[in-house]
Amino acid sequence: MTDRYNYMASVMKALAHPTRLFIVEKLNEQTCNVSELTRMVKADISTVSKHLTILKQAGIIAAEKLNNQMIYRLLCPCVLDMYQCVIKIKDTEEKND
Amino acid sequence: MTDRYNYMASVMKALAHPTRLFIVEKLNEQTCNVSELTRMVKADISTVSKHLTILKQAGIIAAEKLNNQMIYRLLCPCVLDMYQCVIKIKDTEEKND
DNA sequence: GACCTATTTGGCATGATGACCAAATAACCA
DNA sequence: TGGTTATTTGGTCATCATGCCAAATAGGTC
Repeated sequence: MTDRYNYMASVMKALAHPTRLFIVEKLNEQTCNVSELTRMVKADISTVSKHLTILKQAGIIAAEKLNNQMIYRLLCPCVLDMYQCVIKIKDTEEKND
Repeated sequence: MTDRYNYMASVMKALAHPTRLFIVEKLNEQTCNVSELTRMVKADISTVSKHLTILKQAGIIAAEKLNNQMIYRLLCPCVLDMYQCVIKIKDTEEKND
């Protein structure tokens, strides 16, 4: 019972960061290595690497080694549906302002 | 651009707590007042009240005063779809173990 | 082996969260 | 008004999250 909510919260927490949401959306378009993502999000590469670790541990993305690079890809595109719901929440809010 | 991800992250963060996930699921079944939810989640009522404030500020739930009680209700049932996606992630993980 | 590129890990400072208790506020009733 | 119930707010403290730098690791090339 509680385990189920703990697990779900851990996945949501992994998504609850602007940089990580950006990464997920990007990986839905194409696989990327760490350097590419670092260039896009404009943060230290070690920071980006840690964000990727968090997403990987949550089971949202996966990594595969290609020579000396790590290629990351999105495992569960369904998380993008969450984005749609959040937009819906935003719309509802604005109507109530 | 960044604003969009900041906003989305703030909503996800509101959901990223086991107690708050429980509350959302409960409010999908029925409206509740604070005391009822407190009994169910077995935490201090002030803690539950703060969780409700966080969900309300995120636009996920709404409150309405009835006499000396606050009745909370779910605004966006679509967040429940997120639960389904998280379950899907869990299934995918278990297959890879 | 030395060197270069790509990535991860450790450490640390700083800020955000979350839980409880106590006190404040609000509405109702006697 | 005084008392009761329902809820929120403020304070404190421990814990967790985030960002950067520096150092370590891994693979490729010369």
